[in-house]
Amino acid sequence: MKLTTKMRYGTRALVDLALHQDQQPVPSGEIAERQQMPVKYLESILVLLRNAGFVRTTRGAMGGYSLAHDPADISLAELFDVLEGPDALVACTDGPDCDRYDGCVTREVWARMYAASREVLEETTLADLVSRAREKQHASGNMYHI
Amino acid sequence: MKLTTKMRYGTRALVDLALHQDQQPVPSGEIAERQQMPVKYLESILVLLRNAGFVRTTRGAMGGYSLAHDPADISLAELFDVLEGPDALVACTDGPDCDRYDGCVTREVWARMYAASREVLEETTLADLVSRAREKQHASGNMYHI
DNA sequence: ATAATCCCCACTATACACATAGGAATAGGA
DNA sequence: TCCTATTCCTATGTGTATAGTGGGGATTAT
Repeated sequence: MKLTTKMRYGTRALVDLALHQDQQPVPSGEIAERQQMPVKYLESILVLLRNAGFVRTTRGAMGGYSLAHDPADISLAELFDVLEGPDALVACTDGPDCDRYDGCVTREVWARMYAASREVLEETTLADLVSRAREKQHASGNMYHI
Repeated sequence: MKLTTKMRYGTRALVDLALHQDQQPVPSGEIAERQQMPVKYLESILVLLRNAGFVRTTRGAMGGYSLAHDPADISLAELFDVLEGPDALVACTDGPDCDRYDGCVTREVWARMYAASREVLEETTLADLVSRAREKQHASGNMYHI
């Protein structure tokens, strides 16, 4: 039941962008270096984030990525829907995809699990992660790691 | 973030066993047929469940599988620990496996997500699923599907 | 013009889900 | 007691999705 790297990297990339919002657009190379993730793979995730409207891109020299919205307006649940997809956890929680749908008792448990997970993500905004990251930076003197 | 089939099949297999506890040991073929899952794959999961002490096996003709404990004493969380493993969701929630451990703000969210999921599973026992299954059988007249 | 940057395509590696083949143990009948 | 069908058990092979790599084209500031 691993969380995909898309979600983990995607989240950290957005936090990184939020921490450097004041500057010029941030190139993928900088994010990748700070966040210790493969550039090319990160770029493929940034495409998804752009298509979903989370980030804006500026092409060419001095270009890069920037947040499209205020971090306080972005919940991790929205991100989750894009990067993990609508049938995260199990494929059958939201529709009768399998023969056992009506009589299935395990599905109800997985649905409760999904709801509980998603509630945590709904409660957490990008801004929460950013302020938490700033606290930690102050405590440790480490500018980069998130 | 899909739940593995190990967990899904394993849970349904145990519910199936609980529903046929009164009889002789239940052969894997019967479980597989009722639960519509590949026999050989099911058997590989039953090995894990045997090693973890959830089921007892009887070899040879008239053999099969039976529950080792009362369904009321088995929470889905215990099953989860065996079939999804200790680092379900992400590998780093319980120890400093990565360089970013101390400063990582996303890890805390994944940890809360994990805790929320697991709480749902702690609250649910095999007996809960079994009684729910019996209700549904009565309602639909369907003896087998779970 | 040049360097920096996003963007697209195709390829490789790894893990999980599932299948196949056979071996070992046991119950029950001849 | 021996034979045979039944069953668990182990090991290995195959398909598919995710993770990650690499090359090169399009765009833009300087």
